[in-house]
Amino acid sequence: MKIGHLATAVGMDIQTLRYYESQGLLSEPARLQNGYRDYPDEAISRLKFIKKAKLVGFTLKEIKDLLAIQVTKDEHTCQEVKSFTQVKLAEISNKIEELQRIKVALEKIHTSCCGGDETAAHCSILSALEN
Amino acid sequence: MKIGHLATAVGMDIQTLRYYESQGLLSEPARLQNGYRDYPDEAISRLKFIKKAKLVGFTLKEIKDLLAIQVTKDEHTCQEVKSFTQVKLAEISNKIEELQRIKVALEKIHTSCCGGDETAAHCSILSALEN
DNA sequence: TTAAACCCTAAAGCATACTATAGAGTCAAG
DNA sequence: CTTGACTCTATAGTATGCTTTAGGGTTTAA
Ligand SMILES: [Zn+2]
Ligand SMILES: [Zn+2]
Ligand SMILES: [Zn+2]
Ligand SMILES: [Zn+2]
Repeated sequence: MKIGHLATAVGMDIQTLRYYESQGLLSEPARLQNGYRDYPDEAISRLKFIKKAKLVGFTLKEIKDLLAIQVTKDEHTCQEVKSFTQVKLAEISNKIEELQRIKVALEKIHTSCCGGDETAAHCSILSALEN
Repeated sequence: MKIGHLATAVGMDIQTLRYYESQGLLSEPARLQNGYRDYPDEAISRLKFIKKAKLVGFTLKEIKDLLAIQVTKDEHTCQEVKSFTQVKLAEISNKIEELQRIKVALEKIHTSCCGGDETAAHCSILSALEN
Protein backbone atom coordinates (compact mmCIF):
# COMPACT_ATOMS: atom_id res chain seq x y z
CA MET A 1 0.00 0.00 0.00
CA LYS A 2 1.44 3.37 -0.97
CA ILE A 3 1.40 6.29 1.39
CA GLY A 4 -1.38 8.22 -0.31
CA HIS A 5 -3.66 5.22 -0.14
CA LEU A 6 -2.87 4.69 3.53
CA ALA A 7 -3.41 8.34 4.31
CA THR A 8 -6.82 8.25 2.69
CA ALA A 9 -7.70 5.02 4.44
CA VAL A 10 -7.09 6.48 7.87
CA GLY A 11 -7.98 10.09 7.24
CA MET A 12 -4.60 11.57 7.96
CA ASP A 13 -2.35 13.31 5.61
CA ILE A 14 0.82 12.11 4.04
CA GLN A 15 3.18 14.43 5.87
CA THR A 16 1.70 13.35 9.15
CA LEU A 17 2.47 9.73 8.37
CA ARG A 18 6.03 10.56 7.44
CA TYR A 19 6.26 12.62 10.62
CA TYR A 20 5.03 9.71 12.72
CA GLU A 21 7.64 7.53 11.08
CA SER A 22 10.32 10.06 11.95
CA GLN A 23 9.12 9.99 15.56
CA GLY A 24 9.20 6.23 15.73
CA LEU A 25 5.46 5.67 15.95
CA LEU A 26 5.39 3.95 12.62
CA SER A 27 8.14 1.56 11.75
CA GLU A 28 9.96 2.12 8.50
CA PRO A 29 7.99 0.40 5.80
CA ALA A 30 9.42 -1.61 2.95
CA ARG A 31 10.21 0.30 -0.20
CA LEU A 32 9.18 -0.36 -3.74
CA GLN A 33 11.90 -0.40 -6.37
CA ASN A 34 11.28 3.25 -7.09
CA GLY A 35 11.82 4.13 -3.44
CA TYR A 36 8.15 4.65 -2.61
CA ARG A 37 7.01 3.47 0.81
CA ASP A 38 5.06 0.22 0.69
CA TYR A 39 2.94 -0.30 3.78
CA PRO A 40 1.53 -3.58 5.03
CA ASP A 41 -2.17 -3.72 5.93
CA GLU A 42 -1.36 -3.65 9.63
CA ALA A 43 -0.31 -0.04 9.21
CA ILE A 44 -3.98 0.85 9.11
CA SER A 45 -4.75 -0.62 12.50
CA ARG A 46 -1.64 0.88 13.96
CA LEU A 47 -2.71 4.31 12.81
CA LYS A 48 -6.20 3.79 14.12
CA PHE A 49 -4.69 2.93 17.46
CA ILE A 50 -2.74 6.17 17.34
CA LYS A 51 -5.88 8.12 16.50
CA LYS A 52 -7.84 6.64 19.38
CA ALA A 53 -5.02 7.20 21.80
CA LYS A 54 -4.80 10.83 20.72
CA LEU A 55 -8.51 11.21 21.28
CA VAL A 56 -8.14 10.24 24.91
CA GLY A 57 -5.35 12.73 25.41
CA PHE A 58 -2.12 10.80 25.01
CA THR A 59 0.86 12.57 23.52
CA LEU A 60 2.79 11.06 20.65
CA LYS A 61 5.59 10.09 22.98
CA GLU A 62 3.19 8.28 25.25
CA ILE A 63 1.52 6.61 22.31
CA LYS A 64 4.88 5.42 21.14
CA ASP A 65 5.38 3.74 24.51
CA LEU A 66 1.90 2.28 24.44
CA LEU A 67 2.51 0.87 20.99
CA ALA A 68 5.71 -0.72 22.16
CA ILE A 69 3.73 -2.51 24.84
CA GLN A 70 0.96 -3.39 22.48
CA VAL A 71 3.16 -5.24 20.04
CA THR A 72 4.64 -7.33 22.84
CA LYS A 73 1.61 -7.67 25.07
CA ASP A 74 2.78 -10.97 26.42
CA GLU A 75 5.81 -9.42 27.97
CA HIS A 76 3.81 -6.74 29.76
CA THR A 77 1.14 -6.62 32.38
CA CYS A 78 -2.25 -5.03 32.76
CA GLN A 79 -0.82 -3.15 35.69
CA GLU A 80 1.71 -1.56 33.43
CA VAL A 81 -0.87 -0.53 30.88
CA LYS A 82 -3.25 0.75 33.49
CA SER A 83 -0.59 3.02 34.91
CA PHE A 84 -0.69 4.96 31.65
CA THR A 85 -4.35 5.73 31.97
CA GLN A 86 -3.88 6.42 35.65
CA VAL A 87 -1.20 9.02 35.07
CA LYS A 88 -3.09 10.59 32.23
CA LEU A 89 -6.28 10.77 34.25
CA ALA A 90 -4.44 12.58 37.01
CA GLU A 91 -2.97 15.02 34.53
CA ILE A 92 -6.30 15.74 33.00
CA SER A 93 -7.97 16.17 36.34
CA ASN A 94 -5.32 18.66 37.31
CA LYS A 95 -5.79 20.60 34.14
CA ILE A 96 -9.51 20.70 34.67
CA GLU A 97 -9.09 21.93 38.20
CA GLU A 98 -6.70 24.62 37.12
CA LEU A 99 -9.06 25.77 34.42
CA GLN A 100 -11.94 25.80 36.82
CA ARG A 101 -9.96 27.91 39.21
CA ILE A 102 -9.29 30.35 36.41
CA LYS A 103 -12.89 30.26 35.33
CA VAL A 104 -14.15 31.13 38.78
CA ALA A 105 -11.72 34.01 39.12
CA LEU A 106 -12.62 35.26 35.70
CA GLU A 107 -16.35 34.99 36.29
CA LYS A 108 -15.97 36.98 39.42
CA ILE A 109 -14.38 39.95 37.72
CA HIS A 110 -16.55 39.51 34.66
CA THR A 111 -19.85 39.81 36.48
CA SER A 112 -18.69 42.80 38.47
CA CYS A 113 -18.30 44.90 35.32
CA CYS A 114 -21.31 46.86 34.17
CA GLY A 115 -20.47 46.26 30.51
CA GLY A 116 -21.98 49.60 29.61
CA ASP A 117 -20.86 52.07 27.01
CA GLU A 118 -19.56 54.71 29.34
CA THR A 119 -15.83 55.10 29.71
CA ALA A 120 -13.73 52.38 31.26
CA ALA A 121 -12.29 54.82 33.78
CA HIS A 122 -14.28 53.09 36.51
CA CYS A 123 -14.11 49.57 35.06
CA SER A 124 -13.99 46.98 37.79
CA ILE A 125 -12.21 44.48 35.57
CA LEU A 126 -9.32 46.84 35.09
CA SER A 127 -9.35 47.68 38.80
CA ALA A 128 -9.22 44.02 39.68
CA LEU A 129 -6.17 43.55 37.51
CA GLU A 130 -4.51 46.65 38.86
CA ASN A 131 -4.72 45.79 42.53
CA MET B 1 15.24 51.46 38.97
CA LYS B 2 17.53 48.96 37.27
CA ILE B 3 16.23 45.76 35.77
CA GLY B 4 17.48 43.45 38.50
CA HIS B 5 15.76 45.49 41.15
CA LEU B 6 12.51 45.53 39.20
CA ALA B 7 12.72 41.81 38.59
CA THR B 8 13.15 41.15 42.28
CA ALA B 9 10.34 43.53 43.14
CA VAL B 10 7.84 41.70 40.98
CA GLY B 11 9.22 38.18 41.23
CA MET B 12 10.02 37.71 37.58
CA ASP B 13 13.35 37.26 36.04
CA ILE B 14 15.37 39.66 34.03
CA GLN B 15 15.11 37.87 30.73
CA THR B 16 11.37 37.77 31.06
CA LEU B 17 11.23 41.52 31.47
CA ARG B 18 13.38 42.02 28.40
CA TYR B 19 11.18 39.56 26.58
CA TYR B 20 8.06 41.46 27.54
CA GLU B 21 9.68 44.62 26.29
CA SER B 22 10.45 42.93 22.99
CA GLN B 23 6.80 41.90 22.74
CA GLY B 24 5.55 45.39 23.42
CA LEU B 25 4.05 44.71 26.84
CA LEU B 26 6.55 46.95 28.52
CA SER B 27 7.47 50.22 26.88
CA GLU B 28 11.13 50.88 26.33
CA PRO B 29 12.49 52.41 29.48
CA ALA B 30 14.92 55.29 29.70
CA ARG B 31 18.58 54.37 29.73
CA LEU B 32 21.29 55.38 32.12
CA GLN B 33 24.48 56.75 30.69
CA ASN B 34 26.01 53.32 30.68
CA GLY B 35 23.12 51.95 28.63
CA TYR B 36 21.40 50.17 31.52
CA ARG B 37 17.61 50.26 31.57
CA ASP B 38 16.19 52.70 34.09
CA TYR B 39 12.58 51.91 34.96
CA PRO B 40 10.07 54.29 36.48
CA ASP B 41 8.10 53.09 39.52
CA GLU B 42 5.01 52.52 37.41
CA ALA B 43 6.76 49.59 35.81
CA ILE B 44 6.01 47.63 38.96
CA SER B 45 2.27 48.09 38.73
CA ARG B 46 2.32 47.37 35.05
CA LEU B 47 4.05 44.08 35.69
CA LYS B 48 1.66 43.23 38.46
CA PHE B 49 -1.17 43.83 36.05
CA ILE B 50 0.47 41.44 33.62
CA LYS B 51 0.87 38.81 36.32
CA LYS B 52 -2.76 39.02 37.37
CA ALA B 53 -3.95 38.90 33.81
CA LYS B 54 -1.84 35.81 33.21
CA LEU B 55 -3.35 34.20 36.28
CA VAL B 56 -6.81 34.50 34.81
CA GLY B 57 -5.70 32.94 31.56
CA PHE B 58 -4.94 35.80 29.21
CA THR B 59 -2.18 35.37 26.67
CA LEU B 60 0.57 37.95 26.33
CA LYS B 61 -0.99 39.22 23.16
CA GLU B 62 -4.31 39.75 24.88
CA ILE B 63 -2.62 41.36 27.85
CA LYS B 64 -0.91 43.73 25.50
CA ASP B 65 -4.29 44.78 24.16
CA LEU B 66 -5.71 45.09 27.67
CA LEU B 67 -2.80 47.27 28.71
CA ALA B 68 -3.38 49.50 25.73
CA ILE B 69 -6.93 50.02 26.91
CA GLN B 70 -5.87 50.45 30.49
CA VAL B 71 -3.54 53.33 29.81
CA THR B 72 -6.24 55.18 27.90
CA LYS B 73 -9.28 54.11 29.87
CA ASP B 74 -11.12 57.31 29.04
CA GLU B 75 -11.15 56.46 25.39
CA HIS B 76 -12.59 53.01 25.95
CA THR B 77 -15.76 51.55 27.36
CA CYS B 78 -16.64 48.94 29.93
CA GLN B 79 -18.32 47.05 27.13
CA GLU B 80 -15.05 46.80 25.35
CA VAL B 81 -13.20 45.54 28.40
CA LYS B 82 -15.92 43.12 29.31
CA SER B 83 -15.75 41.53 25.88
CA PHE B 84 -12.24 40.34 26.74
CA THR B 85 -13.40 38.43 29.77
CA GLN B 86 -16.41 37.20 27.82
CA VAL B 87 -14.30 35.71 25.07
CA LYS B 88 -11.83 34.24 27.49
CA LEU B 89 -14.57 32.69 29.57
CA ALA B 90 -15.98 31.01 26.50
CA GLU B 91 -12.57 29.68 25.56
CA ILE B 92 -11.98 28.30 29.00
CA SER B 93 -15.37 26.72 29.17
CA ASN B 94 -14.71 25.00 25.89
CA LYS B 95 -11.39 23.70 27.08
CA ILE B 96 -12.97 22.37 30.23
CA GLU B 97 -15.67 20.62 28.27
CA GLU B 98 -13.17 19.04 25.96
CA LEU B 99 -11.08 17.82 28.87
CA GLN B 100 -14.13 16.45 30.57
CA ARG B 101 -15.06 14.56 27.44
CA ILE B 102 -11.58 13.07 27.39
CA LYS B 103 -11.72 12.31 31.07
CA VAL B 104 -14.95 10.39 30.76
CA ALA B 105 -13.65 8.36 27.85
CA LEU B 106 -10.45 7.63 29.68
CA GLU B 107 -12.19 6.67 32.89
CA LYS B 108 -14.30 4.26 30.99
CA ILE B 109 -11.38 2.32 29.60
CA HIS B 110 -9.40 2.74 32.78
CA THR B 111 -11.93 1.10 35.04
CA SER B 112 -12.48 -1.76 32.65
CA CYS B 113 -8.88 -2.93 33.05
CA CYS B 114 -8.13 -5.37 35.84
CA GLY B 115 -4.76 -3.77 36.55
CA GLY B 116 -3.37 -7.13 37.60
CA ASP B 117 0.07 -8.51 37.03
CA GLU B 118 -0.83 -11.12 34.48
CA THR B 119 0.10 -10.46 30.89
CA ALA B 120 -1.52 -7.66 28.96
CA ALA B 121 -2.60 -10.06 26.23
CA HIS B 122 -6.20 -9.64 27.34
CA CYS B 123 -5.94 -5.99 28.43
CA SER B 124 -9.15 -4.14 27.83
CA ILE B 125 -7.37 -0.81 27.53
CA LEU B 126 -5.35 -2.06 24.61
CA SER B 127 -8.44 -3.64 23.10
CA ALA B 128 -10.33 -0.40 23.40
CA LEU B 129 -7.59 1.42 21.51
CA GLU B 130 -7.37 -1.28 18.89
CA ASN B 131 -11.00 -1.34 17.90
C1' DT C 1 43.46 45.78 41.27
C1' DT C 2 40.82 42.17 40.91
C1' DA C 3 36.81 39.40 41.50
C1' DA C 4 31.94 39.15 42.15
C1' DA C 5 27.80 40.86 40.76
C1' DC C 6 25.35 43.25 37.49
C1' DC C 7 24.14 44.87 32.86
C1' DC C 8 24.01 44.64 27.46
C1' DT C 9 22.67 42.45 22.55
C1' DA C 10 21.56 39.01 19.27
C1' DA C 11 20.48 34.60 18.27
C1' DA C 12 19.36 29.94 19.23
C1' DG C 13 16.88 26.40 21.86
C1' DC C 14 12.78 24.10 24.12
C1' DA C 15 8.25 21.55 23.85
C1' DT C 16 4.38 19.82 20.82
C1' DA C 17 2.47 18.22 16.65
C1' DC C 18 2.38 19.13 12.81
C1' DT C 19 2.48 22.10 8.13
C1' DA C 20 4.78 24.12 4.42
C1' DT C 21 8.45 24.79 1.11
C1' DA C 22 11.94 23.72 -2.25
C1' DG C 23 13.63 20.96 -5.53
C1' DA C 24 13.38 16.71 -7.80
C1' DG C 25 12.21 11.88 -9.44
C1' DT C 26 8.20 8.52 -11.10
C1' DC C 27 4.16 6.93 -13.32
C1' DA C 28 -0.15 6.49 -16.05
C1' DA C 29 -3.16 8.36 -19.46
C1' DG C 30 -4.14 10.73 -23.69
C1' DC D 1 5.54 13.30 -25.36
C1' DT D 2 3.71 15.85 -22.23
C1' DT D 3 0.67 16.77 -18.45
C1' DG D 4 -1.06 15.78 -14.00
C1' DA D 5 -0.96 13.03 -10.08
C1' DC D 6 1.96 10.88 -7.00
C1' DT D 7 6.20 10.16 -4.48
C1' DC D 8 10.86 11.40 -2.36
C1' DT D 9 14.28 14.12 1.00
C1' DA D 10 15.72 17.79 3.77
C1' DT D 11 14.82 21.88 5.94
C1' DA D 12 12.28 25.59 7.82
C1' DG D 13 8.18 27.59 9.73
C1' DT D 14 4.03 27.88 13.11
C1' DA D 15 2.34 29.11 17.91
C1' DT D 16 3.49 30.28 22.91
C1' DG D 17 6.31 32.01 26.51
C1' DC D 18 9.96 31.90 27.84
C1' DT D 19 15.18 30.10 28.74
C1' DT D 20 19.81 29.57 27.38
C1' DT D 21 24.02 30.67 25.18
C1' DA D 22 27.76 33.39 23.55
C1' DG D 23 30.43 37.14 24.00
C1' DG D 24 31.11 41.42 26.10
C1' DG D 25 30.94 45.79 28.97
C1' DT D 26 30.25 48.10 34.01
C1' DT D 27 30.14 48.71 38.87
C1' DT D 28 31.22 47.98 43.56
C1' DA D 29 33.50 46.28 47.46
C1' DA D 30 37.53 44.22 49.48
ZN1 LIG E 1 -18.78 50.07 33.88
ZN1 LIG F 1 -16.15 47.53 33.38
ZN1 LIG G 1 -6.12 -7.61 33.00
ZN1 LIG H 1 -5.66 -4.32 31.30
